[in-house]
Amino acid sequence: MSTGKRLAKRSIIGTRVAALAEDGLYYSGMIQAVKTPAPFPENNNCINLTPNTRYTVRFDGGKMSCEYRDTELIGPGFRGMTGVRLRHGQRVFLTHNGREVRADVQQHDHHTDELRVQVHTPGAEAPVELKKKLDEIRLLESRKSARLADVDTDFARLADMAGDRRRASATIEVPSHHMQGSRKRGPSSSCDLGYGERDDQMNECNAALVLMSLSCSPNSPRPSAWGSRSSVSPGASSSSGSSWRSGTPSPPPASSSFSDEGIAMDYEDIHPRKKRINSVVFVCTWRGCGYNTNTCSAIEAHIRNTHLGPKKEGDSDHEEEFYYTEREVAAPAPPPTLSHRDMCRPPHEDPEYQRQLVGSYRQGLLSIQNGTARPISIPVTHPWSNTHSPKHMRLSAASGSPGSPGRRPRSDNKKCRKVYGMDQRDLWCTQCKWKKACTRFGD
DNA sequence: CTTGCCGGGTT
DNA sequence: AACCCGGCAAG
Repeated sequence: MSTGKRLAKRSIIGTRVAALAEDGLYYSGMIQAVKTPAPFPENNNCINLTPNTRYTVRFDGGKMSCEYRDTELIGPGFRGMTGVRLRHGQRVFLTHNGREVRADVQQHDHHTDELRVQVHTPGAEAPVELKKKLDEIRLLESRKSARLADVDTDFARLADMAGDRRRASATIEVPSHHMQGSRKRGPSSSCDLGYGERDDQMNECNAALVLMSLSCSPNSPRPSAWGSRSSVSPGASSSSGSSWRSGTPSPPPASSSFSDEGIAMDYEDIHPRKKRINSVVFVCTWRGCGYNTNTCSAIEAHIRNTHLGPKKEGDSDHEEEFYYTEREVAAPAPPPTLSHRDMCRPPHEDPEYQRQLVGSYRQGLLSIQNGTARPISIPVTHPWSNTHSPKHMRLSAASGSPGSPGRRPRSDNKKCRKVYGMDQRDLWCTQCKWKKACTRFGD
């Protein structure tokens, strides 16, 4: 199908990322939904790359999810570690003795980007303290092996902050410490994903979404709203800038492109109205109640008081969030050119470039948002930004007709090599390792 | 020069 | 298969 493209694109949904949580630590999670409030979800190489796109990240080990901007997410396709400031206690992963170990940050010297970390070496009792450079450090597990089935204290904290007492299983350290020679990684089946647990999580994730959308449905007046994009509807419980935009009419089903599976997320992007945000109104979606207000706290208070009743002790589940939606009262925006939808990729690619572009703009937005939003304030202050990169159509010409022999055109996408660098070669997708066409960032 | 990756080799 | 790598071609 898609011309000469070998492998299906992957949706960004499901991508593993790390994001800063309230406690100042990064936690790993998975992108659950993408919302692009700004006009042009994609195709807009850079200028439009809507710094407003929000990614609903569901943190591992809990039902907690928050929204972030791409610039706040760390992971493949998003920003890298550069410039990240890690706090004491941050759970990180690094390659030690040829295998991935987890560690806790003791101290991070922002100038030299050196960190003192305490490594939990499987097999060893006492944690070892190491000095590592920031770029040797990952916030995500590169693979989820049983032995790394980590989730302990840190996640407990996470859970706490979500008001969710759920605690993931205790650590199961593997006693033995076998380094299997050069083969670092399991079967390549998972390499594609890069993260083995993806499927599981996706399922879980979808299930959660279904539940969420169910609980969101009080908003009956617009039955069709959810319709078209069925499956993964917007990431429910979000937070601050939360709420999904499904309230507005959904776009014509599957407009334009639907080339392959990677596209799913693109539609997430489409959902949002093509407007430029001017101001936001929070609308109560409780059946029959049309109450609206322009502050998040007000709407929540309303919901809490009017519909939910007094909060129970220990109930900090932000339940209110399920019952309101945020609507943008927008000023008209220039019509986007939604061509090439099928070629679009997840919005991220050239952090450097984006950084400059969005930098200041973003800051403004951030502050605006912080003003109104409550739940998860994101104390991120990186001068970052990334997202789209100039993306060109690669459709035709290049190497001739589809199916023609000849080399595939070079794609401008990042490749594992670029993203992870030589020193993290074990994070590359199998194909990259073999000097084959990249399957992870491939087009 | 670097980089992506094809084609073909080896294990 | 899984893996490795020479070497071509694009940039």
